[in-house]
Amino acid sequence: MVPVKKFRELDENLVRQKEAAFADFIQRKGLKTTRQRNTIIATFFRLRGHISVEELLNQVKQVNPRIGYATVYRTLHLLVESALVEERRFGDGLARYEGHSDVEHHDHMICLECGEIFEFFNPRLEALQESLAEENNFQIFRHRLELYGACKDKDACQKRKARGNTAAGAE
Amino acid sequence: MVPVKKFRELDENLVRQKEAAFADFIQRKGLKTTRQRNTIIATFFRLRGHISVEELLNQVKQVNPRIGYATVYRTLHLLVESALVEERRFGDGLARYEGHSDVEHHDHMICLECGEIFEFFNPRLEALQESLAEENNFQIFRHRLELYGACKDKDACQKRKARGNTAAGAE
DNA sequence: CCGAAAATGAAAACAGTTTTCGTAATCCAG
DNA sequence: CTGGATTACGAAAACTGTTTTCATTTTCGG
Ligand SMILES: [Mn+2]
Ligand SMILES: [Mn+2]
Ligand SMILES: [Zn+2]
Ligand SMILES: [Zn+2]
Repeated sequence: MVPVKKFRELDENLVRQKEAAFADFIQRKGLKTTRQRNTIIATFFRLRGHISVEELLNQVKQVNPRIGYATVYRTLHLLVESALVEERRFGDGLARYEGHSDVEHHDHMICLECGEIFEFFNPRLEALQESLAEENNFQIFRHRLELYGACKDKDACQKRKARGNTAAGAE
Repeated sequence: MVPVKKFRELDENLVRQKEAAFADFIQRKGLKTTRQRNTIIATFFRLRGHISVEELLNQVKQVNPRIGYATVYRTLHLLVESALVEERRFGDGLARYEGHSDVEHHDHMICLECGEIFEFFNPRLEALQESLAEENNFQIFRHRLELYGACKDKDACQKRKARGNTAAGAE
């Protein structure tokens, strides 16, 4: 029987890999290595999920309170440019960032009741999109698919949904 | 042979239908009928495509130059609330609005080169989404699917794409 | 070390949108 | 028809998330 990898360990390896990749990117671009940037990316890569700028800054400030919004924004732009991180917008007005997990590309289901975000990937769906694009003589570079709704298994989400939703006035 | 319906005529009927529906909505909500709102919705429903607030205001001003942003924004909110209009965000920072055309629901392909927007609808795609949601025990209220890429048939879009796209620096 | 180049952080600027507030229009009860 | 409470208007101010500016500090190859 293959031993189960310890989760934390695996994660740390991945994180270090990403930190190295970013260092590489910085060097290739002729930019400079700074303490602030290191703090920011180290913090970011150790967070899970879809992180807003404010969330990240709060975490970062616990390491170095002098770091401000500007540097966080600037570093996130670099991370996106380096293709280590993707920007997401789920319609609440905030940009969110995720270092793409094990799955390279994935789409999202967003629970409007509890805010939870499920990730999924389906090859048939991807293929179908391609074939539809083909029909329209269109070449896809990237796409975004988001399903908004409610967790079926969580009581809270079902109850809240049952109340507030008549027909018209739903966000 | 069935006579071909004159396009303009058909459209006008639809527009009047929508104007009436909005009037209804206003009344049901106990709001007041105003000249400005009438101008705005009359203008909006006669425009095609995915209209930004600024575009709409410009058109509106040609009828009544005293109308300002505030009223346009407010009226668009009412239109959305009435479910006669949908808000779209294609990632350029602007809200866009469309009075849904003949097709109730549809998704979008957006050419990053020329900005053109193609609409499409595919039942298999919709069904597949449903079944994926089902698997995750998720109930879809609405979804958004956007394919970003380039027109294949337009020379301009292909050329521009060929130049600017190495790997990293693409929006 | 030097010094050019790049980065930082606080604050100002920005863009799109929303809110405020004084005035004007609507519309129903009388 | 009004009167008058209610709703809407428009200009300007406020707001939110993000970007830019600018004076100062840090980095790093020579
Ligand atoms: Mn994700
Ligand atoms: Mn559309
Ligand atoms: Zn939920
Ligand atoms: Zn195009």
